[in-house]
Amino acid sequence: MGHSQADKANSRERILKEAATQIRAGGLASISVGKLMRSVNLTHGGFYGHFASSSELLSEAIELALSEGELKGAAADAGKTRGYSTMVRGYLSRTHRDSRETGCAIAALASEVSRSDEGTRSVMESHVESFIANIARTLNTENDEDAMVAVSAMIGALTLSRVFTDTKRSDALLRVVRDHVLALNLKDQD
Amino acid sequence: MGHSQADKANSRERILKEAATQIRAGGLASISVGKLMRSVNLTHGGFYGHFASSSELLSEAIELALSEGELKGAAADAGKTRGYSTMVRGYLSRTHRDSRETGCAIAALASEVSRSDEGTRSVMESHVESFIANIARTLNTENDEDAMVAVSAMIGALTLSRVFTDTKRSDALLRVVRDHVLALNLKDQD
DNA sequence: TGTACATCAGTGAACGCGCGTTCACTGATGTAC
DNA sequence: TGTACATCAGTGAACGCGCGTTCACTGATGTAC
Repeated sequence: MGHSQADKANSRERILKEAATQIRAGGLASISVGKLMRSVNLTHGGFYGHFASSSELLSEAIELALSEGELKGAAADAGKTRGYSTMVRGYLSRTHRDSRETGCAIAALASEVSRSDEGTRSVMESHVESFIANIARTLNTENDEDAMVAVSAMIGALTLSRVFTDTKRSDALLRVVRDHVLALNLKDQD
Repeated sequence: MGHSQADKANSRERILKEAATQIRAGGLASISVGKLMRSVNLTHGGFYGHFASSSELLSEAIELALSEGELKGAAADAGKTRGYSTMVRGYLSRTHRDSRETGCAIAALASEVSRSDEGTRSVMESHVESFIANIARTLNTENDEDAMVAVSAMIGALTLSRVFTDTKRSDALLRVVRDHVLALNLKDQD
């Protein structure tokens, strides 16, 4: 809430990070300029010093939400690629299911983005391709077909697991799909 | 637009069907009472003669959207169950991808419903279970594990295929996942 | 069968509300001298 | 180093708009006689 240039950059970043969190938790339609600014302890008028419009923010927030997920999913530290099993187990975990606000933005936003303009879809598309490529790399296969299957099944299972009200059944879905997806690896290399 | 009792029942049905179509095409947030009534050639005031509130309509429309999809996916005629291959090929087809407004409501609405109240989630949950059970039946397996995998992969792949702007890549995703899901059947019976 | 009347499906003006956006402002920042 | 001033981050009142919802109404329906 200060008035220096550094404060401004900091404010912009806080707004953007909060927006990314909120859309992961509540979807694109859950964002409102007033609520968003209040949640970072600013007033709505100041918003337009940082972004030209609500939809410009939304674009940037979608990109940030997707990038954050990618960082988490891909190379962890020192450029070392995480193993297939670790990624799949993390993705199809109860923890991931229960923490939308920090979870995979592809799963959270895919259906809404699929109805958006081509620009927005294209942004998500490239992140989906990265996800597939990352999985393909850990699978050490020549083509990315198994990775496409793994990614589809993981996103579908995570989304469905969040619909279930029966926790045991939700857990079971995650477990069953996890085991199937893990088994894709054994086909090619053990 | 008539004034008889039959006209009223007919109006209610038209409103509901149109709402189901609109939420499949544009999501839950795309419904507005005014637009909806206009699209069935009525005025907004008449809406409350049919539904107590917008959210009551939404509940009913979600249920209808899910039921219509189920009818299409399950027993086709004379109680005869459609084959596994037919169902999977239909689900993961370019036609299905390109016709949201008549397509699977689970894929269209899962992420939005996963953020809704328990009642709404429970409604979708039972349709997801039916979908899994139907697939399990056509698979002729003892447990429904392969069906859970098949359903997760199909929903994930359909959703992702609708995000892609690159049509060839989108087609490829559908094809690759379709072949994998079809192969689940060969494991148990050929 | 014909008339008189109650019912009620549908109309459209009006409401309060939250939304995105604008703008005159205030007061801290940071620079010119 | 100290002062005077321009800049500009953030404030909050105000705007028009579409939303869900209400309500007095109109006129076709369908029933009672």
